[in-house]
Amino acid sequence: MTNALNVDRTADVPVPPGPAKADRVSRRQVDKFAQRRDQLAAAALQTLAELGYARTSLREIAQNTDFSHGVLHYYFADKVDLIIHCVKHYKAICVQRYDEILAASDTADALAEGFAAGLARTAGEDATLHRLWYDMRSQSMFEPAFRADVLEIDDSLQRMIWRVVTGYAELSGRALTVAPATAYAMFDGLFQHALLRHLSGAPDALDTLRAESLTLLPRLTRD
Amino acid sequence: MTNALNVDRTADVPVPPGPAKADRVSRRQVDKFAQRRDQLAAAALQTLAELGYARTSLREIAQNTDFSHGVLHYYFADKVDLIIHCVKHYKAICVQRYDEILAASDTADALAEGFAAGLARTAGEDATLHRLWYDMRSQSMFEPAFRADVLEIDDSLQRMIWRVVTGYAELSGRALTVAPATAYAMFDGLFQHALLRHLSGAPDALDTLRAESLTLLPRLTRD
DNA sequence: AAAGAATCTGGACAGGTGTCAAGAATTCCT
DNA sequence: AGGAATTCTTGACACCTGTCCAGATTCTTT
Repeated sequence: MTNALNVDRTADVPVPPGPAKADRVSRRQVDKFAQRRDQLAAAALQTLAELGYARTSLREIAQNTDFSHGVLHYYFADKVDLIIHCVKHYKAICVQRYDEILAASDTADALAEGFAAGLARTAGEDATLHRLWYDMRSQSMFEPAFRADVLEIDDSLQRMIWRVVTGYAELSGRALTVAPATAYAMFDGLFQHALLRHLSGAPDALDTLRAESLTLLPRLTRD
Repeated sequence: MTNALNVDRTADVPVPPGPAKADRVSRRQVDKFAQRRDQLAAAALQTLAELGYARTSLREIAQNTDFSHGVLHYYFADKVDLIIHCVKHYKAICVQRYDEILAASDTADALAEGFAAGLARTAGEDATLHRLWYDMRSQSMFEPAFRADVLEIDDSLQRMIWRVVTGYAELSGRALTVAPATAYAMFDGLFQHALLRHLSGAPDALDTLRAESLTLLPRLTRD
């Protein structure tokens, strides 16, 4: 574990063991390899969401799987490699769900209501996944190995928020008064606050999040 | 570690080994005991701020100390007990520094400028301490043992923000349009966003935080 | 100065960690 | 069907973890 962090992580896949033959064959093997990688990453994501980064071990991950713990080192170079793959997997899930939230609305009010409700819904339904995201983002403040991927996900979330905010501004005919990073930080603050309360058992946390988000959108614009 | 989390943690001090004699003597010994506890907690805080929760061990903490690792179990029941004491120690530091920020300003603009500058300053000077706070807050989403103390600190930060916001509203003669929790969540989002960027090497992160905070205050009020 | 209490040390313990490699089991291709 | 490439299992390794404790050390009190 000590020098594992110094491993060269430029290559995404740690060499699919031995194809290099006919094109079709190679391609199929690589696909299969990547497929199992994703499958294992999904199991790891579930374990991480349940236990958090500090308490998750490779053996624990393998137990949420039909395989034994050794197989993880067949598909991933080391623990950091696995977790990074995991977090990218999270991004795919997350952006997808947020894009569902972005279902076309034709009025500013409808967009605002839909977006606020969507935030509250995902905060409730995917609470464990989101707390993992905040855990990983905190880890990245200590562990440079996670930083690049965390910042990339953060950017994609920021762009998602920005699409909503600009959409709202256009539909309402108002002008934007904040930068994309600022808008994202504010919504993220509300979301994180609500998530902690929700996980702590506060029954009104999600409703409050919806109401707060609703009032934030107009605050970012002016006539 | 498995059942350490089930330990009864209602009593703050795990029995100062053996006073129970004359009042003055007992009092002095208890003070000494508490004093060393704080001293060890301070060393632990430094270690945690440097390494993060997941990577901090009791032996590592003891190495930032003149004592051996065994002494930690003389002053603290277990690791969770030590860390909770640590985080409370952080609260004391944090609120104190924030109260310095609250130095009296006689105009709304001066208050806003001073507060925004103070946020940016503490984000830079106490960056490692603040990242520990976000780490612990994330941990509390997984580990119920931390939750009560984290929520208490969160509340005290929220009250601090609310004092600033209400002060700004009064000085500017404007009316508040948000709840205390909402105002705190927004500033916290900006702060956390800036802290991550700052620790990632973004040179403008702190300036951006100052500017963002400056624009947020008026947004929370109306004429 | 002697006795007793408080404090501290250093090692041992049981268990968990990431990593690796030898070999069994399976799959794939000809 | 047989041989080769793959996927997977199992057990081992070196190390680290929190916890505990017997005994050395220091301080306090009488």
